[in-house]
Amino acid sequence: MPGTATPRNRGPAAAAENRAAILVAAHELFARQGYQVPLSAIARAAGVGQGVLYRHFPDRLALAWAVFADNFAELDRLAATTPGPECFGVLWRRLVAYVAASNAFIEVVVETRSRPPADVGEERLELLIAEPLARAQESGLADPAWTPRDVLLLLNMVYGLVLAHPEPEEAADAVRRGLELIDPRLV
Amino acid sequence: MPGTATPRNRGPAAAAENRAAILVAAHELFARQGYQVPLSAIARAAGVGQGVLYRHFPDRLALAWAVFADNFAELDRLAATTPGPECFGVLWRRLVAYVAASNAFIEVVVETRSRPPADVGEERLELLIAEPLARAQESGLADPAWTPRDVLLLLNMVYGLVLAHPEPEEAADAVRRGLELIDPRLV
Amino acid sequence: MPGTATPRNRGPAAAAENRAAILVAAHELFARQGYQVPLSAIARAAGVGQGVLYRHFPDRLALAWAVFADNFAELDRLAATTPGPECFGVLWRRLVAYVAASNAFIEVVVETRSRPPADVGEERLELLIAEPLARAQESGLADPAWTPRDVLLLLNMVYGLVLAHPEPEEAADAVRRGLELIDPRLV
Amino acid sequence: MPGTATPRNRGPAAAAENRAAILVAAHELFARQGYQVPLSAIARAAGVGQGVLYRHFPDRLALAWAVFADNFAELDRLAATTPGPECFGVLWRRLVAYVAASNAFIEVVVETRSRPPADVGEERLELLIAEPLARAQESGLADPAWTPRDVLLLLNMVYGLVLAHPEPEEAADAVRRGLELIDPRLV
DNA sequence: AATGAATGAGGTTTCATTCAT
DNA sequence: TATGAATGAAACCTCATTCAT
Repeated sequence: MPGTATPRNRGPAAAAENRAAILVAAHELFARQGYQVPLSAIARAAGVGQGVLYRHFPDRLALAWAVFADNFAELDRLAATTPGPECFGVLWRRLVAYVAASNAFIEVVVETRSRPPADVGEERLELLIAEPLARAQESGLADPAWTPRDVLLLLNMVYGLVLAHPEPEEAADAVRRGLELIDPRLV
Repeated sequence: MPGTATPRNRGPAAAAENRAAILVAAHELFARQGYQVPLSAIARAAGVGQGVLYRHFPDRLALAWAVFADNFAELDRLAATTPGPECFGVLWRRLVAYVAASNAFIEVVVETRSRPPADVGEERLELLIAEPLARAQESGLADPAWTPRDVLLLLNMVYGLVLAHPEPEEAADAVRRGLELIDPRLV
Repeated sequence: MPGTATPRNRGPAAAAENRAAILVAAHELFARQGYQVPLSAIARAAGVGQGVLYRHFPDRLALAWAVFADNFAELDRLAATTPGPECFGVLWRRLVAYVAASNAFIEVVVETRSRPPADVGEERLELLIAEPLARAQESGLADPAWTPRDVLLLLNMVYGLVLAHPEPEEAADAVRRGLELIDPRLV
Repeated sequence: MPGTATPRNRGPAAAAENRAAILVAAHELFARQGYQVPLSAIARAAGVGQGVLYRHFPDRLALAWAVFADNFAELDRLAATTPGPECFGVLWRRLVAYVAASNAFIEVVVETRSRPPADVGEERLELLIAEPLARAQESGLADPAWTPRDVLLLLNMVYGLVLAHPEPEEAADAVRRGLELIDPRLV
């Protein structure tokens, strides 16, 4: 494999790069192998030593939360750049896509029995969704009875649909039909 | 060897008894400690040696499925003994209760990537529910658009609600409100 | 090495044998390599798997204490079978010999910050020595001012002499001269 | 690279300062956490990078010896400034105080299996003590039979008393009573 | 047929040491 | 020259599984 032969110790300058590589590898392996994937496998996939992984993320949970936080960053951007009543639908479908992308996303939730740090918790998601939801409700693009909290519950239900269908295509079908049963505007 | 006090070999007659004890212990420990509880803990709780557990259930999955199958047996009895249009509601609420009872129930589903044997799979649940659902629909106790398959999807959604709420009371609230969002008749 | 090829799994019957082998290996390796010797090395030297070591001794401390307890058993026998005023001297010299045999004996004491279980603690040693000491004092074989507790302090001082002299011969000389400085009857 | 805020390279002038800071930190941490404290913790406490620690002290042992040497420097000053027959007692009590201050002092001795460099070894202590001892013996403040080497043995015995008593107050009592058993003039 | 001790692979975690910046 | 991130060997410990009794 030409060009991939990374030198042994790339020095402190590689720190940010390493952190990012670990997040990518974790995202990938959590999705493919499940939350219980060996941390050493993540380190290997990221091309770093095990110690580096531990320096950046003291335990499995910290790593999982960091992966979450990464996703939140994108949602923030999306909310900021999408004006009008469509914003809610855009965010919702992005959220569903995250969940549908891998049922490991959900496994993390399952295994994460303790409370996540506030900046990746549900509170943040509620805040993010509140204003777009109101706009959508004004325009008839969302049920006026829904609260932001209800939207989280709807997302929780998507969790269930996805985790019960390990095969991605089946999961997509299940999510589509399931959301249809609740409200066609969610599909 | 004097004083060794071999702990009573109770002979072949104990086999069925042991199997039952293991299932009870597994049910209990899966619920309390999660799917990844050490098999040795289950054997200990059941009061049998680890070898016996292996004799009855070749691996963790087989044990998990057997626990499921146990639940199905009760649903069968319930379906057989509850006539009329109320039957669907009784079965549905029993199913929800199983799920709500412990999110370990769901963990088992989560961790169970491979297909379960037919006798504990969704097909069986679909068959079980089909006739009671039809009766309920005739009486207006269920949405006429729902297929038996849809009911499974609804149950999947309950999975999501439960697993996202580790505290039992929160989970109960979430399930109630979530089902309300879909159809008040499901609550 | 002919004749040493132990079979893979010798079964439960080997338990007592294994426990003894572990104690011997621990005694040996604590003495040669120090208290911090890897537990895996002890397991290897004992010819058992690491799990067996953990089954018998949940942690390093438990193992160290068990090694101590082994020594106490011999002292008990010695005290029981040696009548007369000589008994104190016999016990004392046995104790000194233990300590002189390896300064790892002392390292264990050093590292053992928490209280040992009563059956290997100093209380037991005090009880063991009290009566023989009294007999020796009556016969002029021990300083009448010494209490059993003082004898422990004297033993502590031997610790210091031994640990400060890693080479066994030097240690023996140091102990001899050191005890001479205190009381010739101790040599 | 904006915002990187390199933490001030203070240049060669800081070398001596760093060395001193490391010695202070090592003294402190050896005493509080034991000889096996991570070197990185010492570097952190000294406010230097790990590389600097390595520049000054190639390994743990070198650092330990340097800490010893520091103590010797104080003894030298004490010997030089205390004339008369009291000098021996002053030095002796200072030595005992060093030892009693922390049983980590002894742990270092225990772990230090190899020979220390001559300038911190026992030879130096012997030289230091010889002349004051002679003066004390002339004035009846020390047993005339003691050689300088014997005094080292007496100090070794104090090691033993201290290490066998992790609690500082107990250790002080043990040392007092132990020295009383040898010679009241040592207390 | 039941028991539970033994096995050992493989995960987690820590740190001494190196080295790019 | 100082920094501290990266490295990776090696320790710890836990079970799933086997198998002598």
